[in-house]
Amino acid sequence: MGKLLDESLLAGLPPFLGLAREELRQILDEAVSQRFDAGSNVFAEGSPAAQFFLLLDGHVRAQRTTRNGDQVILHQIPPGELFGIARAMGLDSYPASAVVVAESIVLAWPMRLWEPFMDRFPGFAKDTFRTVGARMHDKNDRIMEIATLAVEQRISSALLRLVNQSGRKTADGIEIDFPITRQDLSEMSGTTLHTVSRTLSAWEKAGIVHSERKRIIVRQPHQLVILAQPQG
DNA sequence: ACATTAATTATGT
DNA sequence: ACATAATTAATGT
Repeated sequence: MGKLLDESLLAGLPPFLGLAREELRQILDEAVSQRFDAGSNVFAEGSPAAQFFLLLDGHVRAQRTTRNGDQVILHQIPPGELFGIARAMGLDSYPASAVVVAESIVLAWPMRLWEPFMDRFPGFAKDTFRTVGARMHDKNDRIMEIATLAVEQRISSALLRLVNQSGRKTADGIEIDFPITRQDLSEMSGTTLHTVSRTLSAWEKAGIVHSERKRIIVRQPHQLVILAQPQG
């Protein structure tokens, strides 16, 4: 696809920090950039992991389908992150689908370059470990939450995670900067969209959040932190 | 304490 | 007008 990519695209991104201009050039020459519409898939669960990706702009999430057709959102992928890095976990097919939430621009590399990249670019390897480590830590937290916390606490925890990952400061609070539905939040916190709807309505009345269709603004993050505590 | 079902209303193309 | 999203109340486990 579109080939004329500038080195500055990568220069500021964690996986490529500290690389020389010439190295960035080499990396970019191997990449193809692609645009995805909201609602499309970058790749599907179970398909051969032929490429790995970097999200330049937009928003993608990793999700999996249970046998009864329910979706579970595993994690969110904000711009600047690597994804589809199945090889980093010793897999040769993708363990989850990458669903495009907001129109996105990605860079894609053939997976055969994975080992060479790890060998040749220490910063790339380091950031991969950091990314995998962060996701692992995140999953540990979530397992604890699902095992021990009540629904309101799980919903507030999920929302707080989004605030930290993808929060954008606005006049009246911190907005989640990609489209998010009640259904989405329920799939992240292991509950139903109805419970999420009721909970958000209560929080709205309390002035903690403000929400419209597919938008959530957190006005009092601190109150959410309190609600995420086991005591209440 | 929370899910499910169902009916109703709002919102975006 | 039509589909998707959100709310709300009632009922079920």
